Amino acid sequence: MDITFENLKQELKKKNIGLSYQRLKVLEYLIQNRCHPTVEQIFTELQKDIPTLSKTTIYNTLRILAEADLVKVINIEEKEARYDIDTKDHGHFKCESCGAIFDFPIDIDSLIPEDLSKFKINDKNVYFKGLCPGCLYNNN
Amino acid sequence: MDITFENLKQELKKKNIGLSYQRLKVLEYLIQNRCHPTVEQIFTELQKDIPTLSKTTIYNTLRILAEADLVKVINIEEKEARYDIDTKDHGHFKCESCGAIFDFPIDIDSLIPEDLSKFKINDKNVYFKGLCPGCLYNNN
DNA sequence: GTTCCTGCAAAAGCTTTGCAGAAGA
DNA sequence: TCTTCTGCAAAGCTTTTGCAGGAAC
Repeated sequence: MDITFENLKQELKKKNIGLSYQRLKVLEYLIQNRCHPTVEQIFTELQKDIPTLSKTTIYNTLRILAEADLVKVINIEEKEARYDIDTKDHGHFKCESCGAIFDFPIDIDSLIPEDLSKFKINDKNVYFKGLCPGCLYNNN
Repeated sequence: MDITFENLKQELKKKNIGLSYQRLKVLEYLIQNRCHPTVEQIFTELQKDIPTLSKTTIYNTLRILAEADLVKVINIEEKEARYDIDTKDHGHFKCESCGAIFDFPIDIDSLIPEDLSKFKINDKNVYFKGLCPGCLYNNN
């Protein structure tokens, strides 16, 4: 299913998650900003629209969305979590110079070894780090 | 090269890292406990031998070892980091029931897509989560 | 004697929790 | 009205930093 505002709203309704103004704004932000934002980034941006907004609400909302599998938590950094509205399998590459995070396609399932045949896999993450083409070119 | 105490000591010397008693103890612990321990676990255990030991020293040592590529930091959990003396490519599976972390072989390089041909990859991580056979069997 | 290392205390930073008030059905 | 949601303040935790004393060579 496509990642559209309407589809995700349907998903929330189906899972009995209230569609508060704040929650819909977080969802909207994640759909429009596919840059794997941090809580800080989401908060700072949405606060412009909702002056009374609290960071706790962002945390609450993201936890609920993650529990409902509508959002994926990306722990590619040590300090703070990032969030991705795209929950389909794909890899993440973090540039250690500019800090940007890139998506890349990867067929994870084809890699799963025989060793894991008796394990129940619920979550798959592939994180790479290094230098992106732009930073390599600029010798950063 | 095999992961032996002597080999790693040679590596430290080669990289001009002092071989203090505390650092060697941390190294020794990591070699003998391939369970991807946390700072807390390492600290608690080594404190029995070194009553004056400080957690800061553990953090310092692990940072130095990681910077020297003698240890790999595993960020499979949100809260606290884990450390692995095995720096060769392999995947990690965390059981969400019992908390154990399992190693599994994986040929990461064969998966790298064309999209990343212009990226310089310094670090590769594959983290899975789910239920291990033991927990599945016991219906935990 | 000079350099490096340790370890205490405090600070920093992200995230969670408790709780009272507001919003919504 | 009753439930759910928000948001402030405080707490919790891991990790980092500053700094003084100690060890090593």
